[in-house]
Amino acid sequence: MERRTRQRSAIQEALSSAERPLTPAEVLEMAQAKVPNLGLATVYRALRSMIEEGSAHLVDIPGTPPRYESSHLGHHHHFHCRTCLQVFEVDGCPGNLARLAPPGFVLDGHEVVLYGRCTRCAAA
Amino acid sequence: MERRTRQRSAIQEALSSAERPLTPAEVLEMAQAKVPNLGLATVYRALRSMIEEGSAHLVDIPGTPPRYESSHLGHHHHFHCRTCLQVFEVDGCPGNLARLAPPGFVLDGHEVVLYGRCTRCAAA
DNA sequence: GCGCTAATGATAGTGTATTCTCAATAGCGC
DNA sequence: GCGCTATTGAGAATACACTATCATTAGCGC
Repeated sequence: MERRTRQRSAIQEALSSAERPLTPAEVLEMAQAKVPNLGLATVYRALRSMIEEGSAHLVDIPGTPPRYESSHLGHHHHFHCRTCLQVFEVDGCPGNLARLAPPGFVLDGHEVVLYGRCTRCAAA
Repeated sequence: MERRTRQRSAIQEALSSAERPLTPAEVLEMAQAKVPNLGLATVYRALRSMIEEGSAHLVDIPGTPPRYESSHLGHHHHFHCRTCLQVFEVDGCPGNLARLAPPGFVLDGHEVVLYGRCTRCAAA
């Protein structure tokens, strides 16, 4: 059966305490505050099982490294800053996307990515 | 200066005659109808210069291989069939996305990807 | 047609993300 | 505490997309 380990707890906590999607390297760095010699492979293993059980999911924006985020946040989208290259959460959803699907196509999900500059970079 | 070659013409024609984004391997296969021993490196070289000059662009949907499409189609989005894994064009655009961006963020572009099943797979 | 040189084809190489390997470690039921 | 075995850590290995290399081919201006 599956065991509860310090490593896995540290990884889950890192993800769920972050307010944005994290790269595996960022997860590793944050979780190492709790478990100093945590390995990257363990991060990947934990992320994989979290995705399988639905408690995390992948956020992959072209041109950026893959990031992972906790599923405890509801349905939302992302904003990619072209200047600092970070990814931010965006609450809300355009809605009514079914009308865009071609006739006969069955829609069961969607992703929206906004591009531009975040507050900090827009001000600079 | 840049020369007009049979290879490049075949690649450009393959892309612009397709009604959906193509992977480099698909471009290779289609263009080989015209230039039998075309190489993959040439496809990548042609795609790169087409992107630089703005006549093609990348369509990268997470979980699928990168695809390329001709820019002669206007602004539009994509539909990814979860069954046959192909990518289709979607005319139209949700619009009014600026209201989703957090305050202070400057929006200058967006991508929308719809997921579901295409007509053929929905019927099967 | 000639010559210059950009473009090509085949394949090796690169970069990045992720998984595998395997000996050592450590949950958890008893 | 004991033992079983899932999990871990470190680095090697893999997968994939793409680029570099280099000898050969072939546009294009004259």
